[in-house]
Amino acid sequence: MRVRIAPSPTGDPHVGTAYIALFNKAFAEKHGGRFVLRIEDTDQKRSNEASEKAIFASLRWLGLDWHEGPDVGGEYGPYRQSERTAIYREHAQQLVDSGHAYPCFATAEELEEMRATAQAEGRRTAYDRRYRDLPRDEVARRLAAGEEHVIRLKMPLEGRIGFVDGLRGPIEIDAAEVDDQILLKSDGFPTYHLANVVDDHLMRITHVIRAEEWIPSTPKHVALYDAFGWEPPAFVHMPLLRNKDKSKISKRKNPVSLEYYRASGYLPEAMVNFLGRMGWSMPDESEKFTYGQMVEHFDFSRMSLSGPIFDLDKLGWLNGLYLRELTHAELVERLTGWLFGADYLTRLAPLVQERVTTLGDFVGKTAYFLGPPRALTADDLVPKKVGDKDAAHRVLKDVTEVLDGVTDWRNEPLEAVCREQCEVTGWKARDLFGMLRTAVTGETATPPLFETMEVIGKARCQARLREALAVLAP
RNA sequence: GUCCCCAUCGUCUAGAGGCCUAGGACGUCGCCCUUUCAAGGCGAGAACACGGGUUCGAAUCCCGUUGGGGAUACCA
Repeated sequence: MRVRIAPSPTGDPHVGTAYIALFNKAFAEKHGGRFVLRIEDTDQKRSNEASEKAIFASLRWLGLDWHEGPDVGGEYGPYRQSERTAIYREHAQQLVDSGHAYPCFATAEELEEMRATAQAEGRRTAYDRRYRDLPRDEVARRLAAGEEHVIRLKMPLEGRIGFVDGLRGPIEIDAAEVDDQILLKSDGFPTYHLANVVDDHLMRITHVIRAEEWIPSTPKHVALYDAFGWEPPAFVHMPLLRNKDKSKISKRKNPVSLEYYRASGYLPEAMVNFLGRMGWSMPDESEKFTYGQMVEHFDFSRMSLSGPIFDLDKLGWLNGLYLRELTHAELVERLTGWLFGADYLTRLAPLVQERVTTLGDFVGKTAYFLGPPRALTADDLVPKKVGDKDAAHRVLKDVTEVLDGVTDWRNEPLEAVCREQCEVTGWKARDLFGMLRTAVTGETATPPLFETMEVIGKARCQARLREALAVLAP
């Protein structure tokens, strides 16, 4: 029995990744199987190494380590898809040769047009298969001319296509509802669909345990397995973690970065316990249990299918439980391993050194580096000279979104990006930076803003910015 | 729009036809403990979305309605 998680290194380590990892790992461990980590970095534009490293670190922090993966090796490697492109190209070619796939020369404009038509006609599929049956010689001619193209799968034109979901039973849809899926992009990289099917097969994955959002594309995957003549694995689709408003959990409405939870002082065992309670329960309904106990009792029949809301209140209660049962020595150890250790103080102390007269002053002057800032009101945030709450909200929203995209969270890049926002919004640096300072620290007087933000870290800054946004919301 | 998934207290959930006048937990409220605040203890309020079937009997099975969610990308 072999399972995997396949995160895409395109951002901050996501709580949903940990959730799916936990259930994969628990299932594998319960049955003496293997848990594989595969990096799905087929999106050249968005994938980056820093993100990959952060995902490794966060999963390890939670104790969700893997038997096989890019950094630990294994007999089915490489485990990074960008290192497997030759394999995908070969397999795509194999499908073209066997008549299961074909080159498609549609331009972005053509595709846009088709989407508009499909919308108007109320169909789910957009691509009209116009290149599916191009004469052989024309295909050859275009290819020889070096025309840009993708490789698409020839989906069956009629009939039903389905699979058995481990939690829901049989699910099937009309094959005609499914587009001729792109297998190979024009940059030669595979899409998720091709890469995931090829790798799951080659890596001998027996159970694909992933999020519910994949249900609609599973028929595409089944069709692909068929085209290759392979036996598909078992599929299990986990419910989606939700925001308070029931939408799919997102950074706009909830802290989703695992880094946020670590920096905020949640204990990994509490986090794992809490994730284990999302959609799942122990046979005796215990609220508090270790990963080991979860494995011991693990069974997918104990899953509940409606998407659970990620409730910080309950996580906080659980975390308190774990915190309280530590010995004093253990607690001190946790604290020093967290932000009270030399590592963090080394970064922090120089920033406030010039601003104190006694060592004791450090406590008051560094509070927001360690814990949450004081609660804010709109008056605290809106600059006096601006005086317009809605304008402040708009500007802070824009800055927050721009900051979301900053991957190199350090002093200089942060300043550059924020100065640019001054240009864009027409706000004076004094006003814009002042509002940012208040949002991130809760104070009007702090060490230089961007150094401060660097030390506090992206995850917590983002969370604080979103809290400030909520305060300003109309 | 179209396709797919889901549906028990505000939230996480137990419940696999009679054990359910629906149980536990978080949160809320009240009381106790206490120099304070927590923690802890005790208690209260709070849900089977609706309508049809099936059955002697339905929160549990079936159908429909409604509601929510997801998918409809050369992102995963």
